Amino acid sequence: MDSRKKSTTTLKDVANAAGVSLGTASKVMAGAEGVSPARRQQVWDAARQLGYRRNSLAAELRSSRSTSIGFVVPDLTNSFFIELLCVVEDHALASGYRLLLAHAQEDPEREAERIRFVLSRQVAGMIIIPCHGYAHAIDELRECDVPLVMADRVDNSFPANTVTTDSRRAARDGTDHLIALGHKRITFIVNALDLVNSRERADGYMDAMKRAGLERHARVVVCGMTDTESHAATLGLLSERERPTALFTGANVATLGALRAIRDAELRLPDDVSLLSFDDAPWMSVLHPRISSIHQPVEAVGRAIWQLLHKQLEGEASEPVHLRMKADLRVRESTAPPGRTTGKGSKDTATAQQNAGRARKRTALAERE
Amino acid sequence: MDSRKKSTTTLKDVANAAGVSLGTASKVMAGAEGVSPARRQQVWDAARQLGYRRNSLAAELRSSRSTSIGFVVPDLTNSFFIELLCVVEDHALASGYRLLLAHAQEDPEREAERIRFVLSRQVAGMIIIPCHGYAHAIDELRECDVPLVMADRVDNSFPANTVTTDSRRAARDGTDHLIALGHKRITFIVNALDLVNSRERADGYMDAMKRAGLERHARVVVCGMTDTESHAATLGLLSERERPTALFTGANVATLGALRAIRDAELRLPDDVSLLSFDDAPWMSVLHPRISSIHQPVEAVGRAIWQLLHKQLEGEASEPVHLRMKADLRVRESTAPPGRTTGKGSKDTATAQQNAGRARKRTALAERE
DNA sequence: TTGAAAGCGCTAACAT
DNA sequence: ATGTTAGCGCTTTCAA
Repeated sequence: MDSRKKSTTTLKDVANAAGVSLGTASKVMAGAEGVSPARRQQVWDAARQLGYRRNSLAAELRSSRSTSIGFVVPDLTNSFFIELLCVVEDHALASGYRLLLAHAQEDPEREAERIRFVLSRQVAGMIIIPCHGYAHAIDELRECDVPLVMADRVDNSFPANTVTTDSRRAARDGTDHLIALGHKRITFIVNALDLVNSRERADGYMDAMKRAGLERHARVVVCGMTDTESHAATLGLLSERERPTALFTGANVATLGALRAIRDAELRLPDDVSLLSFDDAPWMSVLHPRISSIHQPVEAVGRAIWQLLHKQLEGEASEPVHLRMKADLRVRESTAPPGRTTGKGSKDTATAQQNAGRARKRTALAERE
Repeated sequence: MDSRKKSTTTLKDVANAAGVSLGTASKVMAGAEGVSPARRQQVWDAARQLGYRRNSLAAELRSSRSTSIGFVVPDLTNSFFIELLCVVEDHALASGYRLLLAHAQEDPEREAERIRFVLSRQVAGMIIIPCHGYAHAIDELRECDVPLVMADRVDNSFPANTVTTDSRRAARDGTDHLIALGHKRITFIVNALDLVNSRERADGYMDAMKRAGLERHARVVVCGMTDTESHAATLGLLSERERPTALFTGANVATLGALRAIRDAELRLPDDVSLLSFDDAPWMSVLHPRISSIHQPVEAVGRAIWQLLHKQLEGEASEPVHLRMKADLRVRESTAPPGRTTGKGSKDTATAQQNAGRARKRTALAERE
């Protein structure tokens, strides 16, 4: 027998104090019909006085109804996901739901674990932005029938509702912009090609290069999920004899690493090299030069995600819907016609090559420690 | 009576399928002692086969033990909080706890609601970074006795464990740096003075100004919590006849707004005006000029928060502890000696004034729409 | 309108 | 080592 004085006031305590039955007290707290104003007041008073706080775990267990929505996000460092999270949360709160956030940290194992966790908390629905190697994620969801919306890193082949940006088209537009400026050696730096949207971005880039007859200059460099990796990859690129005249980074995080590498190589943007970023961020338009980027329609994506999920929560089952939003190119100052100094063998190139090489060595050394 | 075919497999189903009792099955799932290997296997097999997923709500309800920690954060847009969140989460996961994130969006009402929500989910402990007007927050916590750690926007007068950065000292150091460069008209731009740490930052700034005999030049401008507000405030500052030669922004978000304003005024950093940012961010060291900033020790703060909380979770009650970490000044390129062009009445000043004035009007117009 | 009673899925103390 | 049983705090029939 438990002899500890229990510290939490339960609904039963409130009912006792108010002199009503447990059931009545429950109705009052739930704001349900069929309780006289007098009793209603008694219960409220008692609750306030005892400092009652409902145990929503118990409530949800008993009613098997949940108002939590799991939101599985791969990387909180990426401002696009943060913004999306905020947008979705606003919609969710407005409809009476709360988000249960799960951070996968770009790790598939962790993602699978997070999904299991969220599911074990009996969420009413799930929103998942899968990470690299999402097969795990899908497996976890096989035999579970909670309403689900997957976003961003998915495509129309998913057996679930999806909301995405038209990455292929946006990447094509971006590449066209660079080509129109006169660039030929345009390199696409992408985090991982087994990320559906990254793959699409790479495809869009290839589309444009091919169409412009620049196939032999086309080059896709896979750099990994972190800015450290992107930094290293870009440094490698910049220390080549015939370095690209333009870089097109396939994601937010890659852009940061590339930018660091360009600094390390002591190259000037856009004179020595142009940079276009897939994914925008607030800071990109605030320092020099402002970074040209492809801006995803966060608001629209967030709204669509919630609409799709909400419809399912309301019980409207239907065939999976696939929504695709249009991104827009924001030309700023980091993209310009290729400079004259980038010709093979020019002095500047040699210097940049040296700088980049030195920076690579420094980095390698630092990592070894 | 409920006639729907229930879709979730419960532990009871597993027990039945395995031919063991509910209690035994429970022990197996909890990994407890005292079950023969044979039965253990049977249960695991049955669980796997039926696709059993434990209902952790029920488990926590019954055992009145929770492994969730509430984390109430004021602003997910601020990369400092995001980084802190990641650090804390790593520690928490390593100790077997999960975070339940609650976003207050710099709104005290919402914060209070979020705290109530988190509490109603029966968390084992709480970490709170309060927002502007945190009195609400404190009230919510009055009669609740979950282990609590408050961080960042608190001081030693709080009746709870706290972890903070020594803001006053850091702000003093930063101001000294600007003074040493030769600046006199240094303006401090701060989000809100009823935020304890912001107040401390302002105090540190005043300390340094006074000590240098620059009291008459000292000026603290309160701008509000958003970058939009900071943008407007800075624009105002820059359109003055005798504008400051150096700006010291009191927080991450304020820096972004100030930077935008500096751009709008077509001022060059650091030639026309110096800028020092309290709070660092990854992007600050990647474009031109690199922003000098005060870097808070996120790792240390996060670790300390978890240590304090974990100690309480383990039942070691003690008097509130107040931990204070040291931040470091990172001098980069946005701070330099005041330029010659900033003299009263010079052509450049007049131009900047015009630009800033125009930008203000544009902004005001845009807001009216 | 109100109260009594039967659980939600699980754990833990107690028997066996 | 295993099964039985009494709840955790709440919601929700069902009778009164």
